[in-house]
Amino acid sequence: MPKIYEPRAVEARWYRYWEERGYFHARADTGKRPFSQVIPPPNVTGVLHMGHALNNTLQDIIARRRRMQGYEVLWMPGTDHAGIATQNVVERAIAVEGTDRHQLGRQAFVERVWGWKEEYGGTIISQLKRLGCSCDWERERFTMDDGCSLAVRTVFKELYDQGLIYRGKYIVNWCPRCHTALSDIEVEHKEKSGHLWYARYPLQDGSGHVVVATTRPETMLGDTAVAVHPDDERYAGLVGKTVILPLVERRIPVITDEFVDPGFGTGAVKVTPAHDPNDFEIGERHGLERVNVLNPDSSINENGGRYRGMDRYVAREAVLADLEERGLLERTEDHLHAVGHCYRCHTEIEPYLSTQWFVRMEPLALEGIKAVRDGRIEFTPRRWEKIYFDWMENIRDWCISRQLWWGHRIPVWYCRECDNIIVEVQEPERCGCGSDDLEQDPDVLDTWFSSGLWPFSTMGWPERTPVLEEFYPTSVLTTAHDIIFFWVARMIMLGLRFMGDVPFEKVFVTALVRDFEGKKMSKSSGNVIDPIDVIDVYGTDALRFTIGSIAVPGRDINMSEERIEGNRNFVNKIWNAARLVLANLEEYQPGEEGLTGGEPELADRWILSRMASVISRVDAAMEEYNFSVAGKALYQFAWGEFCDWFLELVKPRLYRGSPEEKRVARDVAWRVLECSLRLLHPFMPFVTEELWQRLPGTEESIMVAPWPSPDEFEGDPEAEAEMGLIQSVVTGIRSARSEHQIPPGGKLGAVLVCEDDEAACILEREREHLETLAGLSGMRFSEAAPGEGYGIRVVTEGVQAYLSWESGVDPAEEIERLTKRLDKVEAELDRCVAKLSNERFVEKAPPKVVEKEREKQRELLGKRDKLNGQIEALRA
RNA sequence: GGGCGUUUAGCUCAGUUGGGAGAGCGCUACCCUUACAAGGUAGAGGUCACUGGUUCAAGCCCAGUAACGCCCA
Repeated sequence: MPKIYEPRAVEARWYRYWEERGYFHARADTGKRPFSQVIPPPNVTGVLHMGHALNNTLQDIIARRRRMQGYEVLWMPGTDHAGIATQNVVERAIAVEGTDRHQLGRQAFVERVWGWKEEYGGTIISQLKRLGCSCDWERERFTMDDGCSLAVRTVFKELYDQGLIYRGKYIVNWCPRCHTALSDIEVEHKEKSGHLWYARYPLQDGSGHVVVATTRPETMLGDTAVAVHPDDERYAGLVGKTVILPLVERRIPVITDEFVDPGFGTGAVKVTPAHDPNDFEIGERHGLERVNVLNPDSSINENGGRYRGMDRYVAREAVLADLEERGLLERTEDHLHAVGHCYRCHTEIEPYLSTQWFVRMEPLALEGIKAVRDGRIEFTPRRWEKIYFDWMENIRDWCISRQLWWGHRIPVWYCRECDNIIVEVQEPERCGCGSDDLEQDPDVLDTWFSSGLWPFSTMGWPERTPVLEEFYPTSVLTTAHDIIFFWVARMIMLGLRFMGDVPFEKVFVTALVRDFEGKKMSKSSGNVIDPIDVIDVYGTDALRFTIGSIAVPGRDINMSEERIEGNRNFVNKIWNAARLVLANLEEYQPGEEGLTGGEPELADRWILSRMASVISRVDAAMEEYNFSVAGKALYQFAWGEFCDWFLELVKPRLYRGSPEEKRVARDVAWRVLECSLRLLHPFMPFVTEELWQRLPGTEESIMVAPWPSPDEFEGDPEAEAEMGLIQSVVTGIRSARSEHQIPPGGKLGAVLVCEDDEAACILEREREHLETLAGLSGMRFSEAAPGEGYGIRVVTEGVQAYLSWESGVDPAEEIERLTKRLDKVEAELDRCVAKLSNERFVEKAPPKVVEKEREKQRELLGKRDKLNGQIEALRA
């Protein structure tokens, strides 16, 4: 076995082994308790980033533990077709060839995308495999595969038939770069400093003008009214008059509407029903004309007169210049406002009037709210439920049509003969009127429409498959909080509607991963840590353990490479601990149960007791998704207890013990290592499998070994207390040695003065260990302090140690050292005394707490007296 | 404008119904002791953001303030 763990070869080998043996595959007919989760499907164009690494590591930790617990685990994997993102990627690719999608035509372009998907779409899947994810790859799905597509069309038709899908001409969010409508949540609002321009609109009767303020002056080309608040007395005389829209020379009315905020600008606003959602509604109420002045690419169209063909920002400048020239621009103010941007390409979106398909959300949302209120779905941490409720209670209809080519084509056909609308799951041959001149709606559906069906579409719906019967609802959904609205909420609503049951019982909301300074990782800031790079350098297990141990519920994660390095060292520590044990297990076969003979030593009883404790703590923490606590407990146990104390204590017996002693030592070492590997396996699957396979007496794979139960070991409070005594004496002596700068190799003579026989008894029994661990040349017990030569004094609870050092010790130095200790003890004692002399404390605090405080006082007093006595003795 | 989160050691962060301030990294000193120098042993380092309140007792509960971050409008 090499001295240093080499992850590279090990990882690939065991992953292949697991996959070949079918451990990842879930069957619907095993009769075992089912446990299921669906992967949040990554974009098929994507490459693995830290967010994926976090999310999928946690899911894998969950899945592996459940599998070991005996559940039949289905982890459903797959990818998302990611409409806009994927279309953009392929558009860029063909741009390099000097062509574009319009030249190619729709069919050829879509074929290109499929080709692209076949060629590159597997990247993220292979990266998930390097991460160790135990997904059921035999069931891998894609949101555009035949099954998912059928589910999409079926859902569309049913919602349409139920009156929950409708088509209409409304203001939507339009991305001028992607040339498509977006839903409200696909728009990101960013604060931007802009201007508020005040423009004069002359009255037709020549009696002056009205001043309106706007942040988007180019839209005035589409103004069809000026509105004021009905109670605004300043404008009472103007209402009903006509103004002449400058530059366009259109005659438009001055109207009143409750919506107008008299405090904004001048209190008079321009109304552009085709380019502002609020103006649209004002227009509805007053029957105003809607004048669209923009092309889909946001240049000015033929309704914009001489500005036609100009880009929206060019037109803005031109309009302002022209107003200025005519003396109609009264003034300009700086203005801070929130501007919407496309969440995919970050172009400023334009409110745009167009015909789109919508889902009526309210009835669906009511069910979704109920499911969480009832506790049928629970969020962890709980506070995300409030965010969910806030959104669901104020939900707006969902614009689902996209003017893209890559996606699920909307299953709607229009009859050219009779204008009939046909909504069908399968393409209809002819219209009810007998005509076969049908045209399918050119638009595709929002990507999130298909991912909203993911938990049941991947299991075979609309067919009632055995998988669906067995594994729906899924047990838990693990996701970051940024897609609660996009995805989680919609899965809940659609799952309830179409499966009649929640899609998952639990939503585990993970943190977002940020860089070491807490900034969002992004390519442009160059702070991205590529998980695959990390795996190449430090190994998958180091990355996974790091992710696991910093995954505190509800807090964003700052990822740094140092931390991963530290855990690489931890993995290596496990490797070396196992190396030590394995080197001493030649010809060893574990007994049927328990120890195969001989009496266990204190160290054995202690580590077995600690093992029981760590199992409970790790299991409890994992049960409540607190992987950080579990990770810390594992780290502390494996390194701080097993390696630092137990292995040191067991070495002499392994090396030089009698056959009897050796047998016990090997049994205990084997048992603790074996169990530790199982407990560590969900966090670090590869190194644990590698070691498991080398460990005698283990079978098949650690993946299918049982999850540790605390019942496998017995708690032993007596052993823990006795071990505590040994540890404090050893640590005390080491500390004194170090403070006197005595090298670790230098042997000290020791005389121990014990307060009670019991302690003396334990120390005598553990003599050999004490001598080894503390570096003693010899040790004897005494009733009283020894005379000359024992210049170092160590005080622990119940024991005083007097140490001799060959070249002597300066008494002044020892006095100084002891005085430092005394200061600390006295400071603590002061706090203790102050507390106990407070009557109200003694009276009101629980007796347990008071007793504890008294106990502490007794100990501190004892220590203080002994330290004082020793200092006195040295002075004398 | 509304809501949420964060503020603890030099850095990154834990701290579980209120009861002895912790870890990792970094730093210092000593050590190549036959599992591991990716290691061992010991050590230094904190006004728990600030103000006030509740309580015998507050990092933790309540009110307010400040800074930073996020979401929604």
